Amino acid sequence: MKFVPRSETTRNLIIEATAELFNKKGYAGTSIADMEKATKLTKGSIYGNFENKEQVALAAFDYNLEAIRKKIRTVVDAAPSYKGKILAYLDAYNNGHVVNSGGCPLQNTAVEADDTHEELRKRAADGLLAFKGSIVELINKGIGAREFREDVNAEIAALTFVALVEGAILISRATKDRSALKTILESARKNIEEICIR
Amino acid sequence: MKFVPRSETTRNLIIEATAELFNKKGYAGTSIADMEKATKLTKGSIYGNFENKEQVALAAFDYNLEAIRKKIRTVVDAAPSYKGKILAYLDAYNNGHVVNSGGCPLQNTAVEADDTHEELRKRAADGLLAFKGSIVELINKGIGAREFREDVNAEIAALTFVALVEGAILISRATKDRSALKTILESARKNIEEICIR
DNA sequence: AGGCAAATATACCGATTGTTATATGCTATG
DNA sequence: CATAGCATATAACAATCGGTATATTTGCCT
Repeated sequence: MKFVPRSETTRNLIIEATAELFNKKGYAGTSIADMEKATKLTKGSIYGNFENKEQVALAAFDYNLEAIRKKIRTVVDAAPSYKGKILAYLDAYNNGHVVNSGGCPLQNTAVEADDTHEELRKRAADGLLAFKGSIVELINKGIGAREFREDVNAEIAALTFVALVEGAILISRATKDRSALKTILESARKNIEEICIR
Repeated sequence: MKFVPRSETTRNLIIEATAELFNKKGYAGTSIADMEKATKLTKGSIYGNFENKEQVALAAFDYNLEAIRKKIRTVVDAAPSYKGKILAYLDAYNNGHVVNSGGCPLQNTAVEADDTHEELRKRAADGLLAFKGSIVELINKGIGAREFREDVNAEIAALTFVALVEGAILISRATKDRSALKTILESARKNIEEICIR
């Protein structure tokens, strides 16, 4: 029996209303009843627009990821230098939205799904690799523009950068201590300073 | 109605048999039925030895954490210098057991519980802070022993260290790529080298 | 206004959830 | 060998799970 979604606007409403829910409580921790409350719709309507809970969770993940990317894109695009663009990532994560609305969806999804849900795991992995890839690209462009030293290993620097950002979010959210976030992101900033020329 | 556990050995059996389960599938993702399979016991027996599922999860977390600590302690104790003791942490995490048996319980528990289960969240937070504290202590002792430079900020260095380790586990588990773990832990090693004298 | 299509709500399904009450089995002591 | 005590298994519980079939409402076109 083939499924065909009904209303595109309702689909989006469901995604937007459940995105934070899935990010906070996870896939296993979120029930259809939770989704009914969040959307103020009923099962009938939800199942008229999504094949099942899994499809909502996947869409919610994509939505959460795209929301962060959009926030990052604006500050990154505004930065004039490649170094500035990389540091803009830190501002984006430091500005609190991610840490307040349930944490980084890449992290949350990766941790829950790595042993339980292959498709979600893969999406989180792809998101993390894309994160790393974008930093690699900025470093390489920065090397070309003589902002960064030529001997910099972009892959290593980018991986370290991503690990620091994700580790910072983990610690600050677990301890509910924003200062840990600030400290670690500052450490990431110094790492970038150190690959700069002059 | 007061609960009194029956058999101490069965309690331990339940903890040991479910510890990996909780670490992999999380609190919400692990059912009593799962626990029956893992322990080869029945509900009746499990509930005769634990007040409820939550108490098993808490005990399992403690068990998982202690298991890692024990592994770390042996390699740390064997290291002759303070620098060596810190680097021993990296060996412990690099040696694969953590990354194979479901990931770091501090990370898994922190991410799942930060918005859903205050007691588990607190235990994970305490564990992370203890991790950081042990590194702080080693750095400070190392400073006293003239292994590390006097101007090193132990708090910052330790936070960065923990973030790198946790970030490394996150990325390598999500991508199923052990080389990412190696790369990032090597980066953490260099950080330690750089605070060394000479 | 009438009717049609589309979307939501209601009602129900079997299965599974966590938990409890009761029954069975084992072991050691008399 | 009986029995008491303890630990396990069995069986049942209401509640909730994800999902579906059906009814009801909504909005648009004539």
